[in-house]
Amino acid sequence: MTDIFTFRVKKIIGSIPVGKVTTYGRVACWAGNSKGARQVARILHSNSEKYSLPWHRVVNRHGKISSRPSLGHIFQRQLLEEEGIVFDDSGRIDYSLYLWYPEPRAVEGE
DNA sequence: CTCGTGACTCCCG
DNA sequence: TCGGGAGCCACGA
Repeated sequence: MTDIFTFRVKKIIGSIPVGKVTTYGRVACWAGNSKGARQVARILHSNSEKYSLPWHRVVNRHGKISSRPSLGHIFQRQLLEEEGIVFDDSGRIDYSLYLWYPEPRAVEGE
């Protein structure tokens, strides 16, 4: 199919284990489009509510929450802390501890 | 079909 | 460390 990108994004996000996080750019790359970071964010936003995807486990490349400075922003951080993820004083996540890499199988999985 | 938008990232400075 | 500018692409209207 042509929209495998969208499909993979949902597949990958849904594969993120509890207590782990990843970045939009990485997901985009694994999904087949290294430049589709924004689309990942958009797709995720569009689908998270309909498919219950763990969008909160996806942050930007700095390890910070990118959502607009609103309630969602706080909500996301709260969810992550609930899963054991710790933020430093700058509000960032320690990638050396929480960064997650998907399994090729999960990406190809169809 | 076209157009506008955006939960990103890279590249300077 | 932080901010502005440009690029990229999917999706809804």
